[in-house]
Amino acid sequence: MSLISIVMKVPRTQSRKTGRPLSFDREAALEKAMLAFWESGYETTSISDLTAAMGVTAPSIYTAFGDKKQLFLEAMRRYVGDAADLKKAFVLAPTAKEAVARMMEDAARLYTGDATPRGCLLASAAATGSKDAADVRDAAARERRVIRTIIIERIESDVESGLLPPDTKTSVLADTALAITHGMSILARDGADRNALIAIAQASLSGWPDHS
Amino acid sequence: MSLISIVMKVPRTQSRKTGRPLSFDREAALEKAMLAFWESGYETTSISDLTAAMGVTAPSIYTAFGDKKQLFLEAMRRYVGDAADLKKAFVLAPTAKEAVARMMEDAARLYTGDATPRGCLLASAAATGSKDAADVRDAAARERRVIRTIIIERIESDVESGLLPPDTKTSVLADTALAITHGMSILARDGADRNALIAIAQASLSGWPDHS
DNA sequence: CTGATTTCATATCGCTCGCTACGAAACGCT
DNA sequence: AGCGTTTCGTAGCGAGCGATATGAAATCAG
Repeated sequence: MSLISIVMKVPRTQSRKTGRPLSFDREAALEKAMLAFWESGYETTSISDLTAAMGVTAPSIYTAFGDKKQLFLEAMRRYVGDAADLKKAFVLAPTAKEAVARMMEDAARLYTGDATPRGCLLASAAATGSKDAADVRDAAARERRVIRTIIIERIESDVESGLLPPDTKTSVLADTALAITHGMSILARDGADRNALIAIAQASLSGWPDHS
Repeated sequence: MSLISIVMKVPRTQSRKTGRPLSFDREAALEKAMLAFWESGYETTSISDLTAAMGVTAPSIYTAFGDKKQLFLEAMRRYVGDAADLKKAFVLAPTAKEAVARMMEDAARLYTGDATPRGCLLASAAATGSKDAADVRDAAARERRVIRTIIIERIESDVESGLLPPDTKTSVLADTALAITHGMSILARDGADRNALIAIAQASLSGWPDHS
């Protein structure tokens, strides 16, 4: 047993050799937790809410995931997925504009899915909160920043390759795309339908220098 | 004494004739409460946080404002101001586009003020939460909808007067402006500076049909 | 089998939450 | 002054919070 697992309480990620096995599907329970946080936010989703949603008792949550904060962070990571995948999609797209368009349309669909809460977990679940949860908000902000960096880098790439004019304001373009995407989350929560969000996404792209 | 004030507990808005007077400035305390909610959100700002911020004991808050929910609603109304004022600004502006530009730039300044929390109270303080607070979220959504209606009506007015082409997608234009404005709130919380937000606002307007 | 290990379900823990009972104090009115 | 009314500060209510102590049960190693 490693030192860190003696000093700190670290939830077990990979199955160990001995001991009674988990009686529930850890991945399925995490999925349910993610949906609960997505619906109601980090601080405003109680352990009681989570036990009900996950179908797992409180002590089982704590043995499997550590504490509420670690559970949320893991749920958030599950929500955003692998950053490398997003990076890859942006690199493989023919142009930065098309990559952003695709991202926004995916967001529009995600925010209005029938089987999931409306809006964006990353934008709403830790948008605000008490001082005790400042580190969780920072973690969410960090994830948003990763996305921003991926967008900016693809735009810069297009500028360097001549697909976009040299005087392109890369950060303005990226931040506008981010603002639209985050704004769509609130509009989705307010009842905007999928087509309305897609129309917004397309309209917001008309300000891009076009090279088609 | 009216019937409603016997049945329900209604906070006194105007000073009554008899009894011990309030020992604190109600407006100043409301302002402090607004800032606290703006900073930390509705459910995630505790009564204890509010007493500290307002400099008023809990019983005094309850006698002056009713309960936490009514205090928040009053703080939110103070934040958004009179809808008639916004309506007036939109009507008096030379064009819908200029009205929206002005609104966005005001938002950019408001979201990055030194004396106030970052971002937008209306967009973040009740963006998510538990089921118990659903009515508060609905109230915030209602305020956002009022703003949306004002924007749409001014755009429609410009279409009717010929300032905008007859095939203008009024709701798309309005929703895009709203998405940008709400998105700026999150970007402001993530540290975007005022000039960045203004640049986003201006960039988002390039998609408008121009009539200058 | 025995022993070591880990999760199980039950029953809480200490704490903070939103909120209020209570009696004293501060006003206007007569 | 005396009365009615309202707010004051103190103290604490019941409820729910996040998290855990406890011992039984379930696995594996030998």
